[in-house]
Amino acid sequence: MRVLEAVISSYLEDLLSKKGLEKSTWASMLQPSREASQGDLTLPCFPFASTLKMAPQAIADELAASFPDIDALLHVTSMNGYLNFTAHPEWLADTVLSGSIHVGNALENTGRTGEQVLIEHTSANPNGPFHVGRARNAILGDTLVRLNRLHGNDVRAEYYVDDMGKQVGVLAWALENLSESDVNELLSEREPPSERWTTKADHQRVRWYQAAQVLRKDADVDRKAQIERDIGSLVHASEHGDIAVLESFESAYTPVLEGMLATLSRLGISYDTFTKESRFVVDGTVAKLMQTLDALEIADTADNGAGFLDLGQRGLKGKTEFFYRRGDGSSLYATRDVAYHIWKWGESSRLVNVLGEDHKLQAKQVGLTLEELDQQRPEVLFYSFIKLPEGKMSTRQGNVVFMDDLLEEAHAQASAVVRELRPEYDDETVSAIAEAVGTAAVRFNIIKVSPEKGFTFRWEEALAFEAGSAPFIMYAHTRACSIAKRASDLPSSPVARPSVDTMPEGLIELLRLMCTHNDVLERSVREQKAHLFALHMLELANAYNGFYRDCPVVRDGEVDGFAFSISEMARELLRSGLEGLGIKPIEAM
RNA sequence: GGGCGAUUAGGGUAGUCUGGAUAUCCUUCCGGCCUUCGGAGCCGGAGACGUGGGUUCGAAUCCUGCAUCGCCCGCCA
Repeated sequence: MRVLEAVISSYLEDLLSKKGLEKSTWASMLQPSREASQGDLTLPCFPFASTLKMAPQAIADELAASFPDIDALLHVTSMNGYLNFTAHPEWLADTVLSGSIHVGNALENTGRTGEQVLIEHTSANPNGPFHVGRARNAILGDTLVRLNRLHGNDVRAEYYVDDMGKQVGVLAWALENLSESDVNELLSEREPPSERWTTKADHQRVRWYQAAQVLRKDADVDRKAQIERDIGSLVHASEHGDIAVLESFESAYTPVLEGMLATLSRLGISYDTFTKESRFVVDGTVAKLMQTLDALEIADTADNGAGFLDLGQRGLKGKTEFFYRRGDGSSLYATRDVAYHIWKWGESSRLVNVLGEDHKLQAKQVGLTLEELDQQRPEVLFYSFIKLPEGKMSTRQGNVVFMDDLLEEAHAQASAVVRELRPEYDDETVSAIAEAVGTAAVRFNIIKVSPEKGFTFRWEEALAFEAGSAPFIMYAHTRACSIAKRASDLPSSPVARPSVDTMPEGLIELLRLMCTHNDVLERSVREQKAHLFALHMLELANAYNGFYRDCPVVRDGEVDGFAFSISEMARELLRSGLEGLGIKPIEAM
């Protein structure tokens, strides 16, 4: 609770400096209490014992007894060697009412902090629809974008389009050389695609890609060799910046990318800028970069002329050779990534990338190379893959859950719940609510766990609408909205902050949580841990429910001015916080 | 084989970077609460730090052995 810390730290500094303890020695030890029942802030006194030659408990006792009586504190106590500070509920209420809690805006850059950040996320190869595993990247990245905006940073969300190289080359080759009946024949042993997505290009065109992969693996030797030559020459041309080939690639992947973006748009995910990988080949920066790399001390050349850096000299363990140029002189994906990052540093003072754990080595290589070029390395948020109960999610084995299917199912199940709970709603209303609830549940299920944790996708968890889920938070928000609507037509008493002895527990708990709201957001942004904020939002919703129970806003046709002010503040925090998580804060559900 | 990460109640998860009290929250199970603003709710109870060492006044947290799981180790992207 920073607001409280700001008030008490000067008093604490006075007291401790008299004992010869400098602030630098204890400042980081003053922390939010682990035992909420003991207080809001805690200073463990154990480390002082040896310098003061006193027992920790005695030190805590003495500090507690001599701490001045100030408005912000209800009491200062000592327990088991800890000095505990409990915020005064009246002070908490005054803090909230005075507007000290920053609500924020997750939807646009406000420039509040003056800091800028470029977040690159998703950047999936445009060769087929999103499955749930790939979508984790987009959901984590978009949430990070939103939370940075909510905090007040100027954010740019960037999609790096992989518009060259083998994957897109295979897609382009297949679209050019395979007929629809070829594709159907090649994929005849697979499950047919869902009828639902016959007009969605990502679901359609991926079949050409898959069919080509089947051919590349199972065709007869001569045919395979011919295909590899054809695709190889396309890829080679693209890597040398052949405009005609790049344009054919673009017309192959663009409808696929549009289909993928349509899926993400349903989840509220969008981008500010798209940068194509080919750009750095076409404008010559990759060629220049390779020359620069050639001149580095740690650069070396293989027998066939390929260029690599020996990153072992810079502390990389395991495989230390990092190839940046093929024997034929063309660049590699990672080379272009280095060029891309140098460009990005010209665009923003802070860079964040969201990457799957399979990119760890690659990111390390790119980072070390950037440092070798006197550039900074970007911050990287890695996430583990999502598994299915049957095992790894794999397009080849056919065990994938497409995001489009998950969202349809979420919508259907949410509709069923809404219909049962609110039989009076018409179809259109039900559908709108179900869409908001369903997509929110899917997003939240992914956001609420720590990114490095590999987790197993389970339908019943992704579609949970109860406590611990997004709809739980949404529901608290609709309650607050409902109260606001009702209160707007009624006479109100003036805002009179009650004294502590008439404050119910549910009110105090809500005030406490509101006073930590900005702290959690700040930490969540700084450490790139969206799940911390997500879990805080659950607590805030829970606290609002407690307030709702203990503290009626409307009683006997009259609005309690104070309770309504608190309710409104909570409503604002719930609304902006939901937007920060990418959840639509609907007003009724 | 090497590198990196993970392991917390029946299931899932926070806390680990920066050591500190009675280990968070959800689910599950058990018991309560609808004549007060929307019960997708609220209150109470049961149940966990993989394992062996080490460091420390103090270890879920730091070091280390082992076990299990995941990812990577291509002149692919």
